[in-house]
Amino acid sequence: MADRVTPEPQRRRRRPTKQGTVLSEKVIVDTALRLVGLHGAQALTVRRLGAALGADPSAIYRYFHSTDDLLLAIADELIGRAQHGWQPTGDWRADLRAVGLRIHAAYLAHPQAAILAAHRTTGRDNEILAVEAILGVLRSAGFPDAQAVRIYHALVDQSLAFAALDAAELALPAPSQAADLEVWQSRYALLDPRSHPNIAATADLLAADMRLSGYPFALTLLLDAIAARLPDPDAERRRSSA
Amino acid sequence: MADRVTPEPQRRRRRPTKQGTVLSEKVIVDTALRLVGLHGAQALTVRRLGAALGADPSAIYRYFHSTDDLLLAIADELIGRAQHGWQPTGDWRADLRAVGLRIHAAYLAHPQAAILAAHRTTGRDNEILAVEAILGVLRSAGFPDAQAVRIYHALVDQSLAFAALDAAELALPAPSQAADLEVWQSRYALLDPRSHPNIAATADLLAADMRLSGYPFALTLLLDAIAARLPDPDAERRRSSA
DNA sequence: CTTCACACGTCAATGCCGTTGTCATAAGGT
DNA sequence: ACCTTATGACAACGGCATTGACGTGTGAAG
Repeated sequence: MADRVTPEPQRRRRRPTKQGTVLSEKVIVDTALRLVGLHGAQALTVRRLGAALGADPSAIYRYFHSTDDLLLAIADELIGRAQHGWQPTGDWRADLRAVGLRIHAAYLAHPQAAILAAHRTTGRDNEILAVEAILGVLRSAGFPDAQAVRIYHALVDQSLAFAALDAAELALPAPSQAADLEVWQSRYALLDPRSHPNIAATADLLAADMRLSGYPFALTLLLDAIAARLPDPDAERRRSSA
Repeated sequence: MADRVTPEPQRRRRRPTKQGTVLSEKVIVDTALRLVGLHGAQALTVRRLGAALGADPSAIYRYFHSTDDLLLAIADELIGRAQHGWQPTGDWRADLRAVGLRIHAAYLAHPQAAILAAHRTTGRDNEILAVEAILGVLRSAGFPDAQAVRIYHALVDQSLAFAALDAAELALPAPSQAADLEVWQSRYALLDPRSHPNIAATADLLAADMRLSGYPFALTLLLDAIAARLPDPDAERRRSSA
């Protein structure tokens, strides 16, 4: 937990493992992501990862100080994938929406990994790239620096937070997911409309909405509110007329 | 993971443990919360909890099917505390803000527990009470049911998600927290302003804002956006003029 | 007041887990 | 061809959740 820096020895002599694979940070992170995608977050253990790599578990510690360190590398990889191929268009609203949805989607593409990674601050390259890009969008939209920073936080935090929330749902094992919904529905069905009038009135809607992510809607709300705060009306007018 | 229902045997004969304590669901949940608050989320293990209770670890399984089941009980307890003593005032905007801040605060009062609990859906009493109350506020504010449900989700999800995010930060052990900030600051200081102009320009603000929660601000943005969608303009006019 | 069923605390064992120290070996510069 | 040393393998440690068998004291029934 204390070390956040991957050891960087000479990293020269790649001895293949007994079973032939050649290790590297990249191979390990990729395998970890694959493992997590296939068998769930709880399958990401040093021992299982070693087995999946065809290497002794302890070999991993030549590349990462701890499992926490490995986790940060995974988180950074996800952030990197979210940005891959993205370019700001100059329309700040569309750009921010794209960024938010990309972060959300990249994490949800690996729900199991997202749960582990969304809360973390990696301090690594991909994360810095993302910060730079988003701040760039906000500042060139005309937001003063102080506000740009606040909005940056609101946007990124919300995206990551929703990603984690949705991922936690997606990541539940299928039987348990079904059980979850069933528990809710049976609970709702049994409620006395007199003691719980509001739930009773909206029970159908609640059940239907339960499985959907509130994120795109919440993101829209956030962007609406941000637009209302754009300090320089010219920028907004310029955007919509050009 | 599959069982979400606490076993409810006769629960009649309370034999005191060897060290004199008398077990119950409540005692266990309270002790778990205390334990987590004192020594961090990673200290919540069946063995340690047993020790803190002065009982054999396996005794806990008489009250909860699994640690996951215990976790849901903890989550529901937190939701309950968030609501404790709250009454809607009739001003929907103030009410929703209060609910959001209360959820946030209740979870942050036990950051270590919040990390464990925020993602979960308990299906237990306190959670149902909260759903009923929030829907009540929205529906009597005049939102049509479909919209009330969507807004309910956006609000609660955002509150829980931010709570988890902030809790994850708060929950880091103090030395590691300092290291975290330091890594960021040194990283930022070393960045070339030519390759990262936006970060360079806002470095101070970023560093200062880094430790603050974006939640109150994000909540304000959300409420602004919700207000803009109120279908009945009279309700809004009444609120701001009264 | 005695009896007795059984709720529930305890014990012991199983099979995971992360992590570490030591050793063996092959890669690659010389 | 040699040595250095990066790096993989091995073995061991302590901690983890969970389970099944066991016994003990409680509280109700007679």
